[in-house]
Amino acid sequence: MQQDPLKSFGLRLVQLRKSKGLSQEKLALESGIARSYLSGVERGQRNIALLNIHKLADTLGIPASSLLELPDD
Amino acid sequence: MQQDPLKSFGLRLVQLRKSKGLSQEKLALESGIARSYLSGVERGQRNIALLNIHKLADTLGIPASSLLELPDD
DNA sequence: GTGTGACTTTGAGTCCGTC
DNA sequence: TGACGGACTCAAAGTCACA
Repeated sequence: MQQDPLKSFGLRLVQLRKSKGLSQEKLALESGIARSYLSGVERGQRNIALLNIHKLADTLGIPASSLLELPDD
Repeated sequence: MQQDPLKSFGLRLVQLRKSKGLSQEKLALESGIARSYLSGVERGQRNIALLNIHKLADTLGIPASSLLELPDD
């Protein structure tokens, strides 16, 4: 049963960001996204659009599709 | 050399939709998205957000991540 | 059955800040 | 280092008529 896609995405993003040893601030800065917005995305409160998904994926050095995969629990 | 993520997503969506034998009209209706909006997405003119990506993926019966993979061209 | 332009409303995304 | 809020701006979302 698929839960909230936004929460799922946020969790996955946190996991990938930490695995690269980045802070929210650094990831936000390097991908050109507002820090407070990124915080909201990671908490599943924001409905991020495709271009920003790609920006984050690029910064993390992974394909965008892998950002949409389900987080490990 | 496919670089525009929106165009890439649109192409991929068209391919998947046709492979399921659906019209834009039917896909739009079943996923609860406006047809003219869907048309814009398929042509890479709309920056679709995560929740709508999931709606389309659900209707197509595929994981959202597979919608973000690159189209075969 | 699809492309497109014009339009309105809602929320995506920014920037300031505090805890 | 990250959660969270207020106050903004502009684009995503959605609708329509017509090609």
